[in-house]
Amino acid sequence: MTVEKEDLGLSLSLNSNSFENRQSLQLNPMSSSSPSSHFLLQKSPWNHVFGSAERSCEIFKGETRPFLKGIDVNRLPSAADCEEEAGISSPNSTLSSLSGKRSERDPIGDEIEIERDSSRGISDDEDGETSRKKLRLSKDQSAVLEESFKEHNTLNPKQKLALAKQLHLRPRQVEVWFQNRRARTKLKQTEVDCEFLKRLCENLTEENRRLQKEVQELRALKLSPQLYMHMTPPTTLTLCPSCERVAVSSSDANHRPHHPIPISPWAPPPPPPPPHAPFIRALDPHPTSRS
DNA sequence: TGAGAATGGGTTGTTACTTCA
DNA sequence: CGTGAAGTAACAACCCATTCT
Repeated sequence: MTVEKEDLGLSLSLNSNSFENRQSLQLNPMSSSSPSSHFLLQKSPWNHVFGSAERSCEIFKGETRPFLKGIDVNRLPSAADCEEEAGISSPNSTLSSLSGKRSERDPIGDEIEIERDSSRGISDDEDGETSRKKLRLSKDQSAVLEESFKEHNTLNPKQKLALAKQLHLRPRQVEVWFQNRRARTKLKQTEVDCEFLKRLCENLTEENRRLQKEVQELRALKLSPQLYMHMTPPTTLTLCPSCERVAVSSSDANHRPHHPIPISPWAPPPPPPPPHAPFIRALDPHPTSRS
């Protein structure tokens, strides 16, 4: 199911690959100080994607979309919606372009102020009841929002308004949905990171145990000289002539594991791992995503 | 009881304005 | 008197914790 792209400049195809799946593929804790931050905090300058406000206004005027048929209209958009849109004249309406003193800004500031007021419950919810109304978004609404989020996890004011209009929601609802969605994404990412670190820790513990055992065996061998003398060198541990530490394999022509494994647990820490650090790579769930 | 919509407070970045050397 | 730097206020967007349905 695909919605016309021209409407919002968004890809709204509702295919089956879920966002979570795609997102988990981005886990790469070794390449970023905060694995999730680069994903979460990226801003999306896709203003160019949107057409003029007038155009979108026309689109929403009379068109009936099949996928919106079942939409639960929480609040019908005000009759002035199109006038609101017409007020957006700045072709470069970005997040930052809206900052600064309101009185000096282009007319959209007023619309946003209205929107903010209404969406903060100042006027909109006051249909006699004081309690806020939490209404479940319909499946279609959620699907469209989800698809938008897949494309870009932040919205500029134009996009917000357009989405709100399309879904018959208040702009504030769209904004809140995106905020909550980002929070959910971050939570999920944190869980994935946590799981990854847990596995990393377990593997390191296991590796440490194995090495300790190996050290003990070597010490035992050293204590029995006759046995020690007739022994072939260990196949896995060899002294590196250049750095005088134990390398994993001496037969390797490239001297590949140049990075020594310290025999003593109290030995100074090895230099930073090379890009080919085999242990880390083995843990990396998405080795191909590494740049 | 969990999911998710909504709210309020705090933070940050941008712009306009004012003051001062 | 003009000018640039620094300080400040206003504003919007965002994040986060929390409430509430």
